[in-house]
Amino acid sequence: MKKTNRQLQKEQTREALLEKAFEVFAQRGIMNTRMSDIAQAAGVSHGTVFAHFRTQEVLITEVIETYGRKIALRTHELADSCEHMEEVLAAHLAGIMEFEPFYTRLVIENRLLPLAARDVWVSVQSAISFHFSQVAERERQRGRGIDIPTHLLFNMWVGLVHYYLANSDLFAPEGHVIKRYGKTLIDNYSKLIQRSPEEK
Amino acid sequence: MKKTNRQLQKEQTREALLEKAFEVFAQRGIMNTRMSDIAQAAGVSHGTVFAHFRTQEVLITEVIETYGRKIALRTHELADSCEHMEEVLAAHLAGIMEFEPFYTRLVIENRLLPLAARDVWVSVQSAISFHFSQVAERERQRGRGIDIPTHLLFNMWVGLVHYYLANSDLFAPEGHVIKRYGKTLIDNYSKLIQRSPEEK
Amino acid sequence: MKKTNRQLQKEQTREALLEKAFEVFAQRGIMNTRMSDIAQAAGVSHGTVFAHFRTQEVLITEVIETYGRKIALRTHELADSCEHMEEVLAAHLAGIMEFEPFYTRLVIENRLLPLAARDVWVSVQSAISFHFSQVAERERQRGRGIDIPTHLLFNMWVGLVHYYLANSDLFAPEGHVIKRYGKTLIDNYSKLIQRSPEEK
Amino acid sequence: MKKTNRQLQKEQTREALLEKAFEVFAQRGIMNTRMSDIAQAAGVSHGTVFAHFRTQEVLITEVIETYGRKIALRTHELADSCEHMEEVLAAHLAGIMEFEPFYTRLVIENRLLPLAARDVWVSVQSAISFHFSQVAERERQRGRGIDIPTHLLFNMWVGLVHYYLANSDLFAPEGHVIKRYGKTLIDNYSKLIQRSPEEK
DNA sequence: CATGAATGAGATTTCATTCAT
DNA sequence: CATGAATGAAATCTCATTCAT
Repeated sequence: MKKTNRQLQKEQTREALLEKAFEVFAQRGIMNTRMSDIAQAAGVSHGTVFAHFRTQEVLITEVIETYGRKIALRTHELADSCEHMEEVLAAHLAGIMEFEPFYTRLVIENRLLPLAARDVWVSVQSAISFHFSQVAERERQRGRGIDIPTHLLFNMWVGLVHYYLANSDLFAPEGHVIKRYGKTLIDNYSKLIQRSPEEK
Repeated sequence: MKKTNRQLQKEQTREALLEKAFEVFAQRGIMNTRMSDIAQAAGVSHGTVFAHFRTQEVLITEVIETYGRKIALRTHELADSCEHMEEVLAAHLAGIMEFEPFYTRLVIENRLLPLAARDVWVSVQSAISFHFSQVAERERQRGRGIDIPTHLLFNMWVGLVHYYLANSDLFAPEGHVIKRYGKTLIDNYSKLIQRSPEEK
Repeated sequence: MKKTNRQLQKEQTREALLEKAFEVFAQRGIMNTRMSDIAQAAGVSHGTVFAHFRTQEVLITEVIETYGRKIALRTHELADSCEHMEEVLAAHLAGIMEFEPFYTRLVIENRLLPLAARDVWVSVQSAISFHFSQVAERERQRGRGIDIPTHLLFNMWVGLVHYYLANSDLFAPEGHVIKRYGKTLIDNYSKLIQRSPEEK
Repeated sequence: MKKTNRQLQKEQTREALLEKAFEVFAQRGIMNTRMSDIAQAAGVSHGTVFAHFRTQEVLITEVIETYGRKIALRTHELADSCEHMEEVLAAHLAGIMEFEPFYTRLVIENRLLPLAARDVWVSVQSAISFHFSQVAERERQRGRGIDIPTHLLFNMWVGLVHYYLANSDLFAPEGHVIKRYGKTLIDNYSKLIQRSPEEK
């Protein structure tokens, strides 16, 4: 019982660190955040961070893993019951929106992250693409689809969304890109891909 | 006269620095390149770099300005006589391909660059969008276009291209994304936007 | 009664710590061993080490004291009945051999140890020298000795042995210096000191 | 010419750093000296040390290399013309004495040094053993030697000397072990090995 | 002007020691 | 007492920038 208490406390500190790191990363950027920033944000000493995460790389990777999983999970939840493409897209954006500042950082720093972290990030993308592909396939069978490979359709969509996020400072200096452009993006992208096939 | 000679000399050193910085940036990344790397690549002393560019930020900005302008110019040249959208897209990619490693770095590090550098980068994008818009408008008038705002069409295209470049390590580890995927991207994107409008 | 139990328990933990520290010191070196290594080896918590030994220095000193005493004692046992110098030398090496890895560490780190630890180490040497001197004196009286001060003879012997131990990595990378060189050292050293005195 | 000046200045700083490091090492010990101690002793900034020696290990190795070479060289000089073993031993000790505090640190920390440094140190020992072996062989041929392998005789001698140095704090707290014991060591060691061979 | 040696403000990481539970 | 989470004082190393020559 006592043991459980201590473990709980440690677990709490760990969670607090992950959470604060998540917040600080979202705010200041991932690679620009010093270990001491996180310690400070979590109200613990410098050394404590290292007691929980052996190196900076480990911390970064775990934060991305943790919240990447959350994002993927949430997207699953939201997208699971979707019938039509519009719904999937909306679910995707809704999932992102809940973590927008952090997700945006991932988009921005993507290639500069430690390799392990990048791997995690890639797996998050895969999770998202799953639902997209499924619905795309279904629509295709219904004859509503178009003759463009699904993965390319997905890349177009993600490319579009990431483009807006990557340039969030231009598109939405106040920071809410999805809120401001989400509907537009969905509408236009849908319109583009869902027109009935060309007719002679 | 002597003065002129000296100025000439200085100008030459400056050009050499810009060029070598461009090369090293393309290779090692922009923010990961040390001032001394550039000095070494240019065969001048470490201090000389600072004689020409007061700070690292200034150097980075000027390199991006210089080569951004070149990229924009080249795109103009290539896209100027284009009649159809496919041609514009091809011109765009051709322009990028000539500077692919450096351009890719800009895509990747975009938001981490000094602000001034980012401004420059934005202006490069504008230059490119100009031709796109012009042809899009023309096609629209000819009845071949679709009822999606041109800037969105552009963002989709650029988003798609940048998505491939930003993930070049996954898509084309050998480093030639455009060569490998250029045609695919153009074909599919064109197919998507150029189908005759829906008919009742 | 309960108290006694507890004291017993405590005493046991203390012994376990000393023993495990001894083992870890022999393996990883004394000054290179972290307090937490010892805790781990002993299967107790990090803090427990400090409950038994106020500081690292105290722990090191007590380990050396404890095992130094053991080494000295064992040497006494082995050397006690020795008649001839060869026997004493053999006893000495036999004593060392039983603790070779740890003893070697003492030789190597000798001067870098906390002062108290060093004092202990010196006293171990004295214990060993006692038997050496006794036999040397006896042989001298029998006319078999030579006219070199006993303490110098001892220092030569110890110097020789320690030289091999201190360079164990060169002499016996597998780690058994005494096993490999013990006989050679004894034979040659004996030959040197035990030749009958010069004769005209 | 100007270039020569700058180079000279750099060389001077480098030499100063090596020299001060040598002094500080002799005083405080090698592994216990912080890079900043050396910077301070040399009157330069912390970063300067790293400008000249990429890592601590490199610095340590170079100091040992430099002064190791000096010690070996000096020993060569002193031992070169020696006819008899006593002279060689005296030369050896004289060579050591000129660098006693530093040499003592090498003896003490030997096994704790970075591997590269240890290699250097081993090569210094080899250099010294060369003269010893040469004279020993000569004496052997003259019939003055004894039937103990030369390398063992050398190890006995070096073991003896190092034993005194390693325990300098006990033997000569004022720090001049060789001055105090040199003659004694030579005399007794010589007496031991140079007695005419046993006679029946 | 060019040079490149020197500077010093950080950043990460380690580990003995403390102390609340 | 035992526990082990938290602490924080060091120590190494990097690199943009300065400045005497």
